[in-house]
Amino acid sequence: MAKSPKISASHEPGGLIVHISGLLPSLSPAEQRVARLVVADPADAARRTITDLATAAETSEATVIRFCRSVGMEGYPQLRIRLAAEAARRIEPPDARVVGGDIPPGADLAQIIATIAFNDARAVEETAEQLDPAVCEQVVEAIGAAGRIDVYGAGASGFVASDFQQKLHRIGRTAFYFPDVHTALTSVALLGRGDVAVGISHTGTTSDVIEVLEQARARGATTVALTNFPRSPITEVADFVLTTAARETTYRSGAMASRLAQLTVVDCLFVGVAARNRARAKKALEVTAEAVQSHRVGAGRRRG
Amino acid sequence: MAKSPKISASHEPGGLIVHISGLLPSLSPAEQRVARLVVADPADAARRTITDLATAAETSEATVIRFCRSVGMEGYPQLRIRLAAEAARRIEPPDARVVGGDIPPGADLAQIIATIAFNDARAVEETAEQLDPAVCEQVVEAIGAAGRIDVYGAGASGFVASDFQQKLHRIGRTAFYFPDVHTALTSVALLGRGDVAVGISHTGTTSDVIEVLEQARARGATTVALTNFPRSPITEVADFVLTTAARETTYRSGAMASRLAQLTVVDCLFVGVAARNRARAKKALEVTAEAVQSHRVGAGRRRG
DNA sequence: GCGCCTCATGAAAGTAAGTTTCATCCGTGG
DNA sequence: CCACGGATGAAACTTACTTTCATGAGGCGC
Repeated sequence: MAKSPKISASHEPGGLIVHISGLLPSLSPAEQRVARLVVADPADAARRTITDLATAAETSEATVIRFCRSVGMEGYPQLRIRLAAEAARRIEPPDARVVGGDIPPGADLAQIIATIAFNDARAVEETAEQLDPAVCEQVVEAIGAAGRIDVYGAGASGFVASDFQQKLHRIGRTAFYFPDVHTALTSVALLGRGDVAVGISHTGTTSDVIEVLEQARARGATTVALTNFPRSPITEVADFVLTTAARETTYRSGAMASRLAQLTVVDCLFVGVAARNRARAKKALEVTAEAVQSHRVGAGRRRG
Repeated sequence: MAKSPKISASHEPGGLIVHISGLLPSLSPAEQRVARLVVADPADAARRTITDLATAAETSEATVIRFCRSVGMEGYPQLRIRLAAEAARRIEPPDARVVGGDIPPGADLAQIIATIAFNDARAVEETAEQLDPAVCEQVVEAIGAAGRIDVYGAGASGFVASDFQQKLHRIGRTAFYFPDVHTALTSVALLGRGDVAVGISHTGTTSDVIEVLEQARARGATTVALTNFPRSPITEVADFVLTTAARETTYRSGAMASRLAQLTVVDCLFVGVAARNRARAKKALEVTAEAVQSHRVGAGRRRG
């Protein structure tokens, strides 16, 4: 190892492939054959065994090892792994996903999946970015201290409301969800100072939800609105406004991304409240988890 | 259980890591130790020799090999290479966000939000990556052609089931959701060939849901399972298995990320079915949207 | 409670992959 | 024509990987 000065031996953080093609001319003929194979298709090379690669390059294993050393690798396994990693990094998300756009008419399932997932994930991320932690903090504080929490939402937002209610309940907070305006109004009429009413509406224009929050506020309860549009009517009857950042598209009027964004906000509030009283929340979660245990079958283990 | 195993054999084009964590509960204890090491740091695992990894997992080489086979790899070298590739493709979480981990006790709201959003978005992306379009296609086909669709889920999955039902209903498919086992069983008893039953269960072990699918299948209906664990009991009573890829953590036992992942799958199926009959679906959506219009206040011209 | 069976497991044998050594070959310059 | 040095592959060798098998634990029927 003391003799040939070929190796830079140092780190070549850029591309191993680039590195190899760079010193290709300085390699011996047999090593060059190996190098060319490797550069031509790194992923394929990574899949081959040393004997295999040697044969393909019409040379011996020994030469392949020499090649490894020449390019600064310790041995063949190391090269293989580096090649696999390189090759993987190379692949770029090729298909132009319709960002925030509609699903093209001729789309196949794979495209649909990619598009939806992209938009969904995006909505979640962007929602988190624009969420104001200070406002969240206050909402968490209010909920954590509330005597009672009423959650309300209609349509798709109803599921989210219901989910939120269930979550709060599981950590021992007294929370209610009402699927229709009338019962909601009845309940809200009994709220007072120190209680919290949460209204969820993607558009922020659902009159039922607004009405409920309005009533709650009139009774002195703290009102929280969760909507995608910071200047929508619902914000006018809310003490605290939390916004989502979903860009719904026409076809997606089923409110797909917005729902996920709403759920993310709900999750944050939930964890916030739970974190506020860790011990108690944990206990409550354990107890409730235990309660459904008898409805589970078998341990997970299955053979394949 | 008369039918053949319908596991998507070796379909893990998305994350191998994700695939492994999905299979985790179906592995033997010793294999699980190996799996955890691998999932925790794939790049590191790729660097280790089999003996090394076995030692680290406090087990024998034989078990590591068994683990390789369990997750669908031919042998250890293959696993190593795949892991290296995975690790390379993976983008590092910006700051020290606890990936898939618990929320640290002292966390402030901003941290909580970042962590949750990161994990939620991740679950959505990874779910999409590992979804098998071919299976989705078949499910979409079945639902699109079904005389009737029954959707069932308990607990948190119940919301998702309900959401799915509502979506299908909005595009003119005859779909039902039942919040309790008894009514569900009653309904399912009336299903027949050409109908579809969808069961949603994160763990795949919820006995109620399994029972419902079992009945549906006995009646000749096509059964679809949506779960996070590809070898859980529910998969044995399903003709088609769709999996999510959420890594729930202790504190997140409220099934937060898994819910979003499930919704993403639901969205995909929904759009798939809608795309199958674009005109009709669009019409149906318009009509239903119009129906709630009178419950909206103010101008709807705001857009994010 | 008892024996049977199945399954998980690691020790050890066996095989394949990777690495080193060394003799040969070939071209070059004396 | 010989001495030399680098390139190269055959074969010996080492290490890594894989298979086989005996053991023991845990579950299940009797």
